[in-house]
Amino acid sequence: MSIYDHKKIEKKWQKYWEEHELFRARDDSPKPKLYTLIEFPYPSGEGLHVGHPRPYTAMDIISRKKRMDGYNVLYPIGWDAFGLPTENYAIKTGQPPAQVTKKNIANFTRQIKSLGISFDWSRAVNTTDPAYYKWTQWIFLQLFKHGLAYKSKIAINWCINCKIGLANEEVVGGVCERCGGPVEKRLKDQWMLAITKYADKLLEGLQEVDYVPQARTQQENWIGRSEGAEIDFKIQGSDRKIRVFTTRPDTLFGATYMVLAPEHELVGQLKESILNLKEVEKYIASAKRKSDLERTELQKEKTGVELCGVRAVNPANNEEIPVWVADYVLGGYGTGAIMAVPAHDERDWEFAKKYNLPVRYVVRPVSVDSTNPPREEKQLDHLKKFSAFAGVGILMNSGSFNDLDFETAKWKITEEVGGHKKIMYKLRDWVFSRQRYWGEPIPLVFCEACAKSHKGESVGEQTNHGWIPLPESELPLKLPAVKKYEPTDTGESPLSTMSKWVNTKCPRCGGAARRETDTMPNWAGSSWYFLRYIDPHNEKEFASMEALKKWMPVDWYNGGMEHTVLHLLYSRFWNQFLFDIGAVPVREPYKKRTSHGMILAKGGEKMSKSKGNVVNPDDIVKQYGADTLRAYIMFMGPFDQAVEWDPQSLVGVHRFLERVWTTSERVSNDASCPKNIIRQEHQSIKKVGEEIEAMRFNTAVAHLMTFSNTLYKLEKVPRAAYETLLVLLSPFAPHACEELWALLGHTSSITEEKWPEFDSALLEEETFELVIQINGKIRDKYIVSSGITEEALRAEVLKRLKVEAILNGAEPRQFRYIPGKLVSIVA
RNA sequence: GCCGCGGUGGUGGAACUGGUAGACGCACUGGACUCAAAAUCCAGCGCCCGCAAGGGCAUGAGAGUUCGAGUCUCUCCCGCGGCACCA
Repeated sequence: MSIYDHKKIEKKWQKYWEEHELFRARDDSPKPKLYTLIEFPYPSGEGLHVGHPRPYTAMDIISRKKRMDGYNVLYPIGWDAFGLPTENYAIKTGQPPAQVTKKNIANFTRQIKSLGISFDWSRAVNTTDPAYYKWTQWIFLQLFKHGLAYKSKIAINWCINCKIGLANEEVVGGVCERCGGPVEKRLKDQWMLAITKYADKLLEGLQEVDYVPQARTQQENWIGRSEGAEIDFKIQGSDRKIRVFTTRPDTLFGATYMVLAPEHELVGQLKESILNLKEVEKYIASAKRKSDLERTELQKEKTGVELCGVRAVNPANNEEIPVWVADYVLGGYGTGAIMAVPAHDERDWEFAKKYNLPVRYVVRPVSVDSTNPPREEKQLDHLKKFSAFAGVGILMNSGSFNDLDFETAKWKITEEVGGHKKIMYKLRDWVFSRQRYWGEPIPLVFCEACAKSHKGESVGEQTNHGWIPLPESELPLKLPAVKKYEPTDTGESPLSTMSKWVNTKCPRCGGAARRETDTMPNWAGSSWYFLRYIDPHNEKEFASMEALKKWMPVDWYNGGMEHTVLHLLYSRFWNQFLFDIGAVPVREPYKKRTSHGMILAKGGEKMSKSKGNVVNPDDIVKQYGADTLRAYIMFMGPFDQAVEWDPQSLVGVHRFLERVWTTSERVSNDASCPKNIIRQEHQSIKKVGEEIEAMRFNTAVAHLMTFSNTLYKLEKVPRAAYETLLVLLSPFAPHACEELWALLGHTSSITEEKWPEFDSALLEEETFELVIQINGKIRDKYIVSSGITEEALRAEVLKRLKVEAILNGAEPRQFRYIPGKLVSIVA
């Protein structure tokens, strides 16, 4: 009699798997490939958190099952190790970030290995390893050479605490995503990546992949494509024009004023004609001072000021209309100017009401009946009192366009006034510079001499005069050791203080040059790590085309919803770019994307160090074992939903594994296997398999429990049925199943077993409980045989005492039989 | 405000295309074993009436479609996630 001692068996089998290289992905295998991926962790000093094992275990179960299905599975792991927490730790303690990172990776490795996840450790990558970031730099240089990286003085989001520029994506609700501190606008020279050039491709690509719907819509919203028209408005008494973008050119006749964003260049150009220039300048200055946070907080009431003396001409009806400056119009979107149609736009409506500007309705709702007066007129009259009519319909008050449908009118009016169709995106270019130490150095130098002779790289619209790329033979450009890791007070990276490193020779002309001292953002290394896993030790290329062709695309990528906008979009962009230059074989990197929910502390709060409610997986592994932890995390609740950690429920899963264990003592070779056991066995094969594939792990575990409970109650347990249970359970609780498998006399690993097949003929029940509903209420139930004909059944049912009592001799008005389920009678 | 998801026992959650609501756990109650406890095992467990047989009520609220609704339709309430002056 053996006891379930997880401490002994878990270490033993982890060692066995490693020694026998059972989870190595084989480049030369004839089996079909399957590439499963989880988001590689940031190895923080705090160590693993129970949230980490959720996606790892889920994809582990899928990977293990797929290996048993005959696939050659690549399930890799690595470290996304550049980043602020490590740098901040280095600032505090004076330890070099590289050293801290090494220690953290060792700890994470130990912790993850103790969970028995079937990663291929031989392919582990580390974004801070020069052998890795050499290729991150190489990809950046390709982007640079193709005109997709450019330096630009732009107003960036500046986090005052972190002393760092942030991408739009990193500013959440007006504050810094990392530290929650205030963000202000600052003009800075920044490297930018022209992701906007890929807006359409990134949108189109979503059509060919299988992403969880929220991920797809979030990406679509972020890219924010809208179709409309650009139309020019003349300025009275000047040859200048105001160009606007509108999605509703059909409402042009209703444009009763115009609004410029405070940043709009025209305000400066029209200085002479503005009668209230002082007032206007004061307004613009105050608008600029507002941070994003204030701008959103103050959205209750719109403000603005009229440019007195400036009038624009509505090209539809040649009417003179006033021009305003207001910060509800954004400088960064569209043309930075709008035609205001208060009758059909709620924002314009609000503004017009406040400043008493005229409102003219030019579209009416489509009629749904033919009352007199028509219903749509009543609707519109009603609406006029409270708000704009932002819906669509039929044109009115629009001259020769009256009674046209809005869609037709849009393009006819645009054409009539000399406008043109235009696609606009919300997506902005990606701010790629960080003024920080712990990131990849940007492999460019600035050469004064080359700048003067215009010998800089210049591709497409972007010119980067004087910026010279390092030759690829000089990569990696390593991070030099510095004494202090703090950003400087001027906001420059700590690298800028290292004159030895900064001052260098121009690779082009050999003259004096200075290195770029900004580093790359965190997102750089994670934008292509899935490619490096494929060929992680290649020194000549980031990955060979042969290996990429074998493994790409990633078949199944699971990650958190918090990464669906940033990481997913950036890495798709890099992969699409690499595809366009012929460096990777597929355009879309991820075929399928799923998402897991968070694990919350008891009480529904997020786990956090400051609240002291973090559960450390080490403790659970120690007390109950990795198998219990894995099965419990899967059993807690639906995989894609947030669930609360509940130590009480953990014991239920542990008991289940213990019962599976003790059942092994009663396994018998000669026990006959009753039909109902065989049926349940095959039902389990079917259900557990289907549920794993659909990520319904909680019900998969429930079915395993049901099957196990059945076997547990038998005095003699048929060997075949028990072995099936072990095989089905093994992806969830691999260590215990290996040990039990070996105890049954097997000499090879259970992970090498074939996933069993079910026989549909054996799934059928011979009898079922028929439910009899009379007038919609359940009145009787009894067991009938599955093969019964409707006629025979009807005769039987009508003779049932309870049925007779209600029918009272009368014929039923309706008799309906749902085979295998119920009979519904209407008396 | 807009978009998406959700609301089921004491509790976490099950329920395929409309067909026995509450699978599988946890907690709880009673019993067995024990000197005792823990562990384990057996039984019970939505609410109300009833000794029972049985009956009635129940999936956030209200209506509707249907022989039949947790599931479909409409209105409303609440919670979570995302976006938020994007013209």
